[in-house]
Amino acid sequence: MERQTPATAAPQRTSLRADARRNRERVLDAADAVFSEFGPAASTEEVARRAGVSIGTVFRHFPTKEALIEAVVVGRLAQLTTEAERLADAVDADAAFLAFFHRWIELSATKYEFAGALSRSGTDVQEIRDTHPDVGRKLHEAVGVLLTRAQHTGGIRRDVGASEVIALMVGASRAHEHVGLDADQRARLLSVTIDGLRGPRPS
Amino acid sequence: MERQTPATAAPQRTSLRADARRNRERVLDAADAVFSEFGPAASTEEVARRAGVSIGTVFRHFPTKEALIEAVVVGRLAQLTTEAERLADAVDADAAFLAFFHRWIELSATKYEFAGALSRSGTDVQEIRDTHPDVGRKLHEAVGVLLTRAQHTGGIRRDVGASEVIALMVGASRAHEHVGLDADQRARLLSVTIDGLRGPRPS
DNA sequence: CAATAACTTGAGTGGGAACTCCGCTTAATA
DNA sequence: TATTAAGCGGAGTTCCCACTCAAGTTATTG
Repeated sequence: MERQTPATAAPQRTSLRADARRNRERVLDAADAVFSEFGPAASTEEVARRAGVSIGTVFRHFPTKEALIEAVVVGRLAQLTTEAERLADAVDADAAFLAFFHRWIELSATKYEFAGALSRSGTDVQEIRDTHPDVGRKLHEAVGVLLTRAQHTGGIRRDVGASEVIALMVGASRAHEHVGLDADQRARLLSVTIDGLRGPRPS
Repeated sequence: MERQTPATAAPQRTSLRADARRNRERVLDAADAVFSEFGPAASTEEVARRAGVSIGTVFRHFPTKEALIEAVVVGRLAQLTTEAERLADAVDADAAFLAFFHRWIELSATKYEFAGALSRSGTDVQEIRDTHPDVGRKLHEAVGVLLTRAQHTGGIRRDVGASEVIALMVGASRAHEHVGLDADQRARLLSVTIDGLRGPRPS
């Protein structure tokens, strides 16, 4: 349905010129780095500078700043989805689930907290749901697979679903980023959440 | 050392005129509401409008927007501290700890997520530590008391400190605010974290 | 190599928001 | 009530930043 509009549109330009593709990638990388460092309030100029292109080029590839932020977020979600899918058929389901949890924290920490911050200040997470319905759904599904398998082996409590697990991961990364914690404390935070996911201790 | 600078400064104006005090309060309330609703990117004009004063008045009381945000944050932290102190000598230490946890989520949810968002976009949490060292310390202490008592009665695991608990609460509120969760799911999130705080289930 | 469409550049535009300033108003005090 | 300094209003100033556009450059294709 979105594939093409044959009657009106030109023969579906899907391939960019070589330099354009390269630049697009550079901009995306730079945006990721800049927004991670300074938050989504960082200026588009700064992104352009870091990418080594002019501001005009940034806007050629991403028509608005919002679109740029969105692209970065979508990229991250896709990356997490890939990780989850890669772990889907691991032998040890419990270990796979844990590994994914850790990976999430890693990818989020210091690099991606701005995904939360972008609810305000411009883009809204909701919009991504609208414009890229697949991305969220696929992540949800991939996490669902990991979760179900881990629940099946008895490692993880059965009363939580993928939505809750994702929310917990978001929360755990937020906690993890909390200022003034040392490595030991961070490790303890993680184990609290994970112990919780294993279920309550019998009284 | 920060108390005053007697030689140079005027005789320490601590009492405002009645109307001024009233306006200051109104601005603070309005700022709390506005920033909670739209995030810290909301304009100072909007705060003034909501408070029913002119923009000049806002800046008279808070010399920069940053100072205004900071004041709101400090107010919230103080409120949480008060709650914690109020619960400090409850009969049931375990229940008191839980109550505080819930209260934190309540106060944070939908009203205070911007406290996280303000790491970027202007103010930094770290600055509050510098300008209001007491606020953070007192909260930390008050939580410490609740925690220690709850650990003593055996309700809460002993390997976590106040810092970790605060980080977990921050994370839990973040998770709680995650879009698209219903009441049941939110409740389950909470119980995961709390079960985790009670300790791992014996294998 | 020529032709051309795609791409890049960067100075410029417009708008929005933080902050200022000064004339007017009002609470406090005697 | 008169005096006065504290406080208030709000138009104006300044700066920043998202976004545009026309002129120049470059990949592509035959």
